[in-house]
Order: sequence, then structure tokens, then C-alpha cells
Amino acid sequence: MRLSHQQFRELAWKCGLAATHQRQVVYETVVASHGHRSPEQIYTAVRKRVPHISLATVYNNLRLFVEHGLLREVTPHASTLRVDGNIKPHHHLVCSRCKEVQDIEGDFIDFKRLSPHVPKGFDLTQPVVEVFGLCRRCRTKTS
Amino acid sequence: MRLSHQQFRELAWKCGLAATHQRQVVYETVVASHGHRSPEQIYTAVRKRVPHISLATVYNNLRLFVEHGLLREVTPHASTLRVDGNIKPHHHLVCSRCKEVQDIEGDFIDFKRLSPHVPKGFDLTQPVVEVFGLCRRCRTKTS
DNA sequence: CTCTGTTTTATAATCATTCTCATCCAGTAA
DNA sequence: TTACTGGATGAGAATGATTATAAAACAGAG
Repeated sequence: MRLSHQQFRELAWKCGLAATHQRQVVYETVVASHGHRSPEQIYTAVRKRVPHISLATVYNNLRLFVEHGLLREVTPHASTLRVDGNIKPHHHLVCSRCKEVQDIEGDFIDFKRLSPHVPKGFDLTQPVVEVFGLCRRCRTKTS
Repeated sequence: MRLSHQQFRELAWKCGLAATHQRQVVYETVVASHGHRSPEQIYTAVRKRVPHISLATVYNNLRLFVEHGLLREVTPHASTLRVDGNIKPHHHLVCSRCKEVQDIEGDFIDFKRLSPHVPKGFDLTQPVVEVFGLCRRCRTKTS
């Protein structure tokens, strides 16, 4: 996807971000990729248009875009491994901001409505669900 | 939680694992912690009982336990950041083994059944859900 | 008790991500 | 247009989590 510089400037200004060339290319690349890409993949793609861009710039801008809601983070979890001794079927409630994880019980998935969307061959016999939201503490924080 | 060496030996043997002292203490520590702990936290706790244990041993054993279903991984995602240009509300179907992420549409959360389990103050106004399972390719793999 | 293959340990290596800081550029005001 | 200023960028170092390596120790079988 390509935007005019004007279009991108408006998008960026809504978030209080300067509209730099690098930023525009990073943003366009992510949106055009139609997938769930890693910073490294974005970096590789962006370099075709901005050969001297730094990987740190890609990281910086991805973080900014996510923080300002222009992009979504696919893995809003604590960045390190977490392990759970409870292997009985249960689900998780995860705070998108502070990454705290709480267990929740309950059958709240409507399989009748879910299954039509699940591709053939995908095995949901023991689905584990993680529901994201904002915990009380993070919700009441000003920032 | 403590097990007799006999009990742990049976548990380990079911998975084809040798029942070492370190293994037993790591396992007991995770189960006793009743939470979602990082390897570093487990390591710190385990050292109270096995002062000379190596961090690598904790990692190795956590990985083995997860692979054999004795523990559950709380973050079964790709280990690196993934970014999504699609910020329209949608959910994800994630393969627990290969970590592939697919978008799914649909309102399949039964909020009537979910809300009683959500603690006061947790904000679900725009919940994002990730449903885990096994994709076709991984399901048909022998291993 | 001895043997064999696995596990552990200490340490080095790797990988993703962030930091540092000198340089550069976007946006503003003249 | 030009000059100014604070934020953005680039190169590379630093950090932190995790994995690999190889020698020593141990579990389980005979």
C-alpha cells in the first residue's frame, strides 16, 4: 500500500508523530504485507526502498505505531517464557498493557459460531483461549 | 507441592524421562508456585533447595516438561514480535506447535458466560481473542 | 559394582531488542 | 529562503533471554 506524503502526514499528526520518510515506508510496508510479520522481515522489505535504514529505526517506529494504535501487536505477552503448572483445561485473561495473566474458567466459546471460520484441518479439540483486555490497575492509569 | 521420589519417578517414566533430583525440584517448584512464572523466577526458587543448579538445567527441564505435557506454556507464540497492519477488530487462530497465526472473523464469545468469570475492573470493551489449536500441517505430522 | 547413555554444569555463543550518541532532518518562525 | 530547534536516524555497542558445547557426574540396567 502506498500513501501520498500528504495522507501519511495527516495520519502521523493525529498521533503527534513527525512524518518522516522512513516512518512512512515502514508503515506502508507493514500494511501492505497483509500478515503477521517480524521486525526483521519488515526491515528486509523496507530496505528495498530505503537501503540505508537502520534496524533500530524499524524497531523504534514499530513500537511507536503500536503504542499509537496504528498497528497491532500480535503477541501482547510478557516477552519471556511463562510456565503454568496447572494443566487442567482453563483459559487466560491477559492484560494487554502490563501483561499480567489470570486464569479463568468457563465455557464461553460458541463453537457453532466459531467453527465456520476455522479452516479445514485445524484441530480445535482442546482449544486454549486467551482473552485480552485491560486490567483494573492499567485501566485507571492516566497514561 | 512435594512428591515422594517414588511418585515423581512414575510421573517421569511415563514420559520416558529419567527421574533426577534437579528435575523433581524444578517440577515441584513450578506446580507449587500456582502462577505463571518465568524461568528466572523458577531458578531463584529452586536454588533454595538445590543451590548449585544451573540456569540451563532449569531451561532444559522446563522445555522437556512442556514438550511432554507435564507443564503448559503460557505464551505459545512465536518468540519474536509480530506486527499486524489490520487494526479492524478480528481474532487470531494460532497453531500451538508451529506458531502460525491466521485471522478469523466472527462473534463467537458468549459474553453472558464469560463475564461472571472476569474480575471487577477488567476492561473487555474491545477484547481480542486468540484461540490455540493445531494447524493441519502440524496435526498430520508424526512427531 | 560396573557400564552406558543421559543429565548436569559452567561457560561461551546466539539472537532479539534496546541503548547511546553523534549527525541529520522536519517543521516552525523570521 | 534561511536559520533554528527538538525530535528522528544510523552505526554499533550493550543488554537480556535462551541455547549450544563439552567435560564431569549421575541414573538406571545388568
